[in-house]
Amino acid sequence: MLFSTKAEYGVRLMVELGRQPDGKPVSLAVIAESENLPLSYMEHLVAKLRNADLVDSQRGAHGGYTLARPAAEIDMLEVVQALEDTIAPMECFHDTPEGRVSCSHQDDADHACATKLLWTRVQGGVNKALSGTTVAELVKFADGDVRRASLAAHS
Amino acid sequence: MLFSTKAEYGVRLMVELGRQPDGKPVSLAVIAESENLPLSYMEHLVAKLRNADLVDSQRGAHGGYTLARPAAEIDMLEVVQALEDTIAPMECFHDTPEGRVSCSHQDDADHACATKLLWTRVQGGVNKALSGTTVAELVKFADGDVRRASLAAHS
DNA sequence: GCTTATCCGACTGGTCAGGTAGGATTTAAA
DNA sequence: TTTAAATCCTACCTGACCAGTCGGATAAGC
Repeated sequence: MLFSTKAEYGVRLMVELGRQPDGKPVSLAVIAESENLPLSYMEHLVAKLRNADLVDSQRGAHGGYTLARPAAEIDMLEVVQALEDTIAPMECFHDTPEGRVSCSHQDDADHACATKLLWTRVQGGVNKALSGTTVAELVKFADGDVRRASLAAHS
Repeated sequence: MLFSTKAEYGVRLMVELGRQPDGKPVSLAVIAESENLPLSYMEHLVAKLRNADLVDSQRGAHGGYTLARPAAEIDMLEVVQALEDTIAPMECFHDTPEGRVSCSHQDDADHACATKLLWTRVQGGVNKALSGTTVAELVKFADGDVRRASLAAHS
């Protein structure tokens, strides 16, 4: 399994928030019921999203959560990264300050870390897919507008 | 972490076998030492590769393992799939007999499984990266021929 | 002050990754 | 024919982490 249900639940949460037309906050309880997910568990996940500045929270009665930015400006790379703590394809991969990935494996005397090329490509593919998908797009998809069209046209 | 070290170790194993010019079998002990990996653990991994018909084995003294096919005809999708039991991005994804992926999540009355589009794209990216890389290519990379060029040209 | 909600930390049960151990079996070579 | 080198096989262990629960503290609206 590439990702855990943390990503699954969290993405669904973001989409639910994105479906809210006005800026009114939505309570976790409402989302948990409509998506049929455990409320107590969602609290942990939404905390991660809040720490990553992806959602805003309003406490107290009639409180809840809202997207911190317009749905079209939040891509799934941010979301998934906030939920799963790391999405590097392999342990020896770490993000550098400049945003590039690299393999910390030493060059074994006579030849290089053979898997570096492979994991670089995989990570590239994943990042492209994640960063190329926004909350807004998933909302439209969920509402049925683009449904079959988008699926068929997935490159 | 997208993949576990099973994939990492297994891929390195395949590359080591691919580096062998003639058809002579290589013992696990040799590979384990040259890659500095635990022998007993590798035995489990190579068993999976053998079950998937990716390597052949020869028992007894001077035995060992060989690639079951030419290195250029083994792609990483097969290898990783054999090692990790499933590489679906999410639990609700399963391979159909026709090779397509689908999400077993029910359409929740008013709207579809919102994450389906996302995971489909992610899986597409991963599959493309894996199936587009062969053992032969990694061998060449490891030996330093294409090194910096291939990394820079990763699409 | 009651209700509604977010927040926070601790705890749990299960699964799996990562690795070890011991032995059985096969084969080539001495 | 013994011996050594190798694959093969099964069982076991340990720690981490996922998924989820629980109890309570805090904050805001009515």
